[in-house]
Amino acid sequence: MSAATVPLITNHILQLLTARDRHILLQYCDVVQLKFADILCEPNQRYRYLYFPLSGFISLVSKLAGHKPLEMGLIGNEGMLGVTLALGISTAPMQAVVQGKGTAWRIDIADLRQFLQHCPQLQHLLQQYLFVQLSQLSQSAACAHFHELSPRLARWLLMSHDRAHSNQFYLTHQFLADMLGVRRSGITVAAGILQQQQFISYTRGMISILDRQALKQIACECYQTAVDDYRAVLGEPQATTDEVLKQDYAQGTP
Amino acid sequence: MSAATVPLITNHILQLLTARDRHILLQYCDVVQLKFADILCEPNQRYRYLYFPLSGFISLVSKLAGHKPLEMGLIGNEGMLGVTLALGISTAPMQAVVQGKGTAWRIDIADLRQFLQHCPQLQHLLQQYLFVQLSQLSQSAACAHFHELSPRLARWLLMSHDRAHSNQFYLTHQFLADMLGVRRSGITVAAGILQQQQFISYTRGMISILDRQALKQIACECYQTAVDDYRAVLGEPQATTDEVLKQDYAQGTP
DNA sequence: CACTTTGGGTGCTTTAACGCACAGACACCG
DNA sequence: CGGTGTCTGTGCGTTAAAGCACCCAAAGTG
Repeated sequence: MSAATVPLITNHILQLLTARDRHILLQYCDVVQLKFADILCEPNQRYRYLYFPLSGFISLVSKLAGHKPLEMGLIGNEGMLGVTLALGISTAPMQAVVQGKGTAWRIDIADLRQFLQHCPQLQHLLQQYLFVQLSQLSQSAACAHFHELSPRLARWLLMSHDRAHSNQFYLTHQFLADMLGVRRSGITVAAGILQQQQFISYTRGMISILDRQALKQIACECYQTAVDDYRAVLGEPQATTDEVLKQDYAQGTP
Repeated sequence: MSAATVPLITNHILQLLTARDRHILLQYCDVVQLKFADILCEPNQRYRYLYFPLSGFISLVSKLAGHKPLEMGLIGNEGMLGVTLALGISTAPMQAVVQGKGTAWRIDIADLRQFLQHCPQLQHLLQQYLFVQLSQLSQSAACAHFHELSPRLARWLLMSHDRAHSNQFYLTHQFLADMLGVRRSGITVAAGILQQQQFISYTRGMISILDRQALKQIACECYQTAVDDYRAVLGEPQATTDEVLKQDYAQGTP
């Protein structure tokens, strides 16, 4: 991604606030670096901060004793971590792991709680976004149960691609395997096929998306459904991957 | 179940209100019969009523084009249908199907919306219960993905048992198969084993629970986790199955 | 009373994914 | 520079569940 496009990446939820509210809110926020594989909260534990990702993105993960993890949702700059605060609850229902390094606005729950008192609009946005997550959770559950590995993998690369705002991102097979709840070697095979077909390429964790359209063909319909679900409630995110890439191309840095 | 125990069955959420609030709220409610296989709402559709089950219970179901349904949660007298209203949203994220016939309090969303204005306590309860559902959704997702059929079946019979408040309830193999997202004949085999072991018995849809403890042994830990999750937030439901049965036994009608 | 529907039982073959195991390759570090 | 850990590729045999197909029996219907 070219440097020129970086400033385009904002957080869509915050972007939906009035400039004034956003300005006030950001005074309580810190910019933090999200480091790959950082764990931001644990299931059934209280959390201290909410995160509004900018360039980084976060996985919501459900864990069952004696099993691999299973990804239930991805949070990028279109969303936020900590929606349960919309319910007045600051306990995490799932683990949250940084899956794409980058930056995020971070805010203390106490500060946000206070801000929410005076900003019904944000309250409303949180509720809307929680609803989206709820829908996607049930979608993901059925997807994990019924759909086969390759479509799920493709779906998942697309979702990551959207949130990475870049054609390259770091994701090892092992990590992918954990997200999809399958064996590592299963990913190697499935991803190998995608690579052979020149839809993606990777070396030691760096994945490049070569042919987004082809991935869409392979991915299960859950990808599109998730996109549509989000849009129906919260509208079009500022900079979708397609847009950023268009700009990249326009600037000669594809 | 003996007639004498029927009046014991109340709705736990309503029971947590003050007597006064409950009294006011119930004036807006109708008692309705939940009929087996009735569909109470469809995904992404607006719904008109909320339901507080008494003796009946309701399945939350996620559907994926070209696949069987997949059960994501069960709602009995410990809960309610329509939690998204806690988010100010009256659109259903999933399909809701009556799985155990019986009665429920039903209220128009407009009435409840108004009532919520004056009853922060109910607002809070809805939020708490939504949180519970959120947790259980991710739990169920992982369970469906990783756990094998028999433990899932056992878990699921237990959950139904709890909500049926009776040792017998109607559930065909086909219905169970749809809930668990597997083939009908898979259920026949798994249930056949449970029957051979005298843990359950059934004929043409009527399932009898014979040995609850044994089922608990077989069920995956998700059963207990779900019970605990609920209790941690909303406390002990009034009449658990164990209690009702104790009373049945005491009255000589096991 | 025949006739149809529904619920349940059984037996195949097929398959996606599993568990396990090992080998090559690149990358970083002292 | 060689050592060690990480990432990926590959090849087994195993298995839970799928799809399909057909059976019988009980219950409901005209």
